[in-house]
Amino acid sequence: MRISEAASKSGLSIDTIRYYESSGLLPPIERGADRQRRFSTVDVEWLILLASLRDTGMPQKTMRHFAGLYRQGDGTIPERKKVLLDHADHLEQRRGALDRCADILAHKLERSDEITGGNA
Amino acid sequence: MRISEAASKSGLSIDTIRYYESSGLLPPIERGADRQRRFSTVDVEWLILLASLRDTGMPQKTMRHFAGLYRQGDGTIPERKKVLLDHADHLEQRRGALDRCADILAHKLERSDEITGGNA
DNA sequence: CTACCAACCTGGAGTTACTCCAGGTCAAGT
DNA sequence: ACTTGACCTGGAGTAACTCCAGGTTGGTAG
Repeated sequence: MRISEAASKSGLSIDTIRYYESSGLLPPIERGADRQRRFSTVDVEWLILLASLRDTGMPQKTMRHFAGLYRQGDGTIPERKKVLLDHADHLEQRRGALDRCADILAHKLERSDEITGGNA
Repeated sequence: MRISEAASKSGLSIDTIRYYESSGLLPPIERGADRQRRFSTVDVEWLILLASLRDTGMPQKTMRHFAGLYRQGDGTIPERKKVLLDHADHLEQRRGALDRCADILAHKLERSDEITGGNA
């Protein structure tokens, strides 16, 4: 498929996908006779993973490391696993931040209702 | 209190606090006779709120809007409330992204255990 | 056949939100 | 008097996009 479809399936923008390719986050993407990119379903799965990691705060540096491990084959599975486990920990911390923020917002909203009487 | 204490209480870095002041996210911070900043507990509460909004993905543009409303007094409470409610919605979406990512990671980890036999 | 259009391409500039650094001030301790 | 530590300003550097100008290609409409 072409880049626009890969973008809508992964949730990454077209620009971001091209940028990710140029910065080594993607394997070399095939090109057609027209020199345009053709993404396989495997490529798109990788994009979806990257999108998910990005959306939950993984820095590109870490993603680049992870992509590098991937390219080196199954021998790197233990280290890849470690990266993913670390990120899973990170997800917990993010969840904590969301909870704390929700708490603060609830207090603020309650207080603003006291002042305006709840209408408006 | 001084900036280092305000930083450790709010979770923002010293540089970020100075940057936030210069970009209009903070009210003018008092200075001592030595021209150094002195933060009140109210200032620090504001910093904590900003830190929480930032950590959950609110763009500075929105924070600047919100800070502006704050400066204009109680008449802006309805609009401020709207900003906070919108952000509460946003928190839900972030939570969804965390859940989806946790799912993907769980699958990946399971698969890597199949390959390595779970050891390593 | 040619004109046009949409979707693609590259290289590079611009934006957001910090982050770091050089060079300087000030109060307090030795 | 001198050093130390926390602070100051202005400005450069970085991460991760995002946008834009200018050019190519494949398909369709006249």
